[in-house]
Amino acid sequence: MKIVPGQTHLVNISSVERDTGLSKDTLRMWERRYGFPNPSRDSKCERVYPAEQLEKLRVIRRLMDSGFRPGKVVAESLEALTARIQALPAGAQRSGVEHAMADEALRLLKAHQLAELRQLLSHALMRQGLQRFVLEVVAPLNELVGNAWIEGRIEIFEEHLYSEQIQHLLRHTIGSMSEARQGPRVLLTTLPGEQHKLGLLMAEAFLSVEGAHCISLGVQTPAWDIVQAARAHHADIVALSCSQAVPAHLVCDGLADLRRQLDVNIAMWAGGSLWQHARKSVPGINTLVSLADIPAALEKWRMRAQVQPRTIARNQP
Amino acid sequence: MKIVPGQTHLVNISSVERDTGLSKDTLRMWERRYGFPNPSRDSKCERVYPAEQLEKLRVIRRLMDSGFRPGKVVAESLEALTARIQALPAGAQRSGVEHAMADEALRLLKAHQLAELRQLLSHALMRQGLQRFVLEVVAPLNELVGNAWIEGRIEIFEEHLYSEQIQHLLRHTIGSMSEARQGPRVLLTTLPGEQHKLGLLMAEAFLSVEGAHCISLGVQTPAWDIVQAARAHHADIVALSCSQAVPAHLVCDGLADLRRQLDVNIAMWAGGSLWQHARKSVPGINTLVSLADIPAALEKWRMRAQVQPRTIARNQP
DNA sequence: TTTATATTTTGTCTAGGACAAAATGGTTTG
DNA sequence: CAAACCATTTTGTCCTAGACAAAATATAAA
Repeated sequence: MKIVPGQTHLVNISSVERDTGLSKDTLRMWERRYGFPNPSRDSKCERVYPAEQLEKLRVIRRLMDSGFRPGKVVAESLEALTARIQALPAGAQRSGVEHAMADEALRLLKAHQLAELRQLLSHALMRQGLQRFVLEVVAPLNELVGNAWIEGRIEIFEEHLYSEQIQHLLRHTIGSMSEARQGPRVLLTTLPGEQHKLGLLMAEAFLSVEGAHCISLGVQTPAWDIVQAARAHHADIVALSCSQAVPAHLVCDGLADLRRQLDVNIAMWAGGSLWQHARKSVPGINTLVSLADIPAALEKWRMRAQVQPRTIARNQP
Repeated sequence: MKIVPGQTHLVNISSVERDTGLSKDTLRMWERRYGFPNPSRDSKCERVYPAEQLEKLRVIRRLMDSGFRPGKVVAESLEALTARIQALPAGAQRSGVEHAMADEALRLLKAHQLAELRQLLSHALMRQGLQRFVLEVVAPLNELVGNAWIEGRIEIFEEHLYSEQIQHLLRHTIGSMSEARQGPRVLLTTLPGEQHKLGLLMAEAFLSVEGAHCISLGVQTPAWDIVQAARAHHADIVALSCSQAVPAHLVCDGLADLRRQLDVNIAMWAGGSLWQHARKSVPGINTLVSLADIPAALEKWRMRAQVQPRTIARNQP
């Protein structure tokens, strides 16, 4: 790894894989099919990529995340690509006072004023209470930040930072609440592949306020382990958070699988942004389109639990 | 993802790569050279690995982390391997009261008594203070849990749960501290591929107590984004946490890469369990073998900062 | 005991082929 | 007009088998 001064820095295929998230196989395939990237070779005849190509790959990556397919964009010039980025449709626009707050938060994030951002959020939390805060500030802000990243208006590291701030705040708040003892026991997690932590945390906040006893496994728990965990902790409800990052049909398959393996008297709830768009529903699974649906769903569960106490169901062979 | 009842669960090569940290190339090579792993093929003639082989690969991985070479151990029977594991110089045989505490915590985790576990940890935290708690309870407990998982004594979901509890506790505690204003600005994150959050969080706890101003990006930040973040937030130190999940040479490459791109007057620190085993060091990077080294490193940094204030260095062309 | 050199071990890279899953486009039906 | 179906194209991942350098180990010399 020597640097030749005055010459653009060259990196090997592993580094490119690490920095772009495109697999070695994919990189080689693009080269074969589209003629880009177009690395030179070192003494061992191995690919070495100049920094410009790595940069262009990053731009392509971003366009693909907003729906473009490789065949369209991989062969294009860098100018054409940046033009495309700028022509991306500006995100969804919603009115309301709280939306203004979310805008302000985004501004602070971009200005790198973390302390101020934290204070703004913390203040809003105090004023509105946890549930309204999550619903009216965090949820719209998530969307805003996600869109801003796709459009290239903020950097990945800024999204990371945002996520960290919210996590700190929500975790701190949830941790301050006394633990529920009487509510239903809710096991919270996501399926493998689903990395969005915030959805999970928002749900946990909502449920905790409503008096549910939450057991969070964090993200990406294999189905079999969810089953074991539900059994070990006598869960009444298994709640899964699903963003749009994973293809809908995969999620539906995974959910159906899980439903099949879980005890029939354990309810399954699925929430998250996926269900706002997908119209599909999986039999035996309660899909919650919004966090605001949680209180009603809990109420319904409690009604049913009174009529049909779980001890009866437990005695089934 | 269909599970045929009565038949051991089969996974493809990608899953094995993800779960063991061994690259696809390496897996194929071992099969060619040592006859293990020995996957069967599906209808597409692609490798499918039974759960037992995955389990054995994990044990092998553990042995390699303690210095064994593949040629020695890959072809051995599972019994021979577990014998070797048990013959290992019993890792953290640190004596003392706190080790007993970690044992008790593991017992509670396995007994699914979360509330009690939380209380035990919380109590220890109060008694010992954050730094000693992290050093004497959390760190050994991490190792204990990691080993227990490799040896199959606890389930994945239990490890998830453990991680969640610790995160809640540490985040809550860090959040309660007033923010440092005068200390060095430390940017905390991990390289792509490194998913271990706990190491990062432990470091943040330690640094915060020492009066550093921590900016955490969470895990898996691409090198280029670390550079941007360091610039945007005027970081004095970039601190990376490295577990043994990612091959050491990859980590070293990534670190060297990052060092080259970062401003010379930004210090780089690398900590985590990786450095307890690897003897390698990367030029220009301060490797911290233990969390306990942090205070001294900070002191050293402060000394140097006094002699050579950063404004001077900043003015260099 | 240390230092230099030979030898083994080991992981990563390469090429080009194959193929199924996903996305798209066009057609028919409610 | 929208939904459901089928055909076609696009795209990523997996395959084999060979090559080779970097790392680790063994051997020889100082």
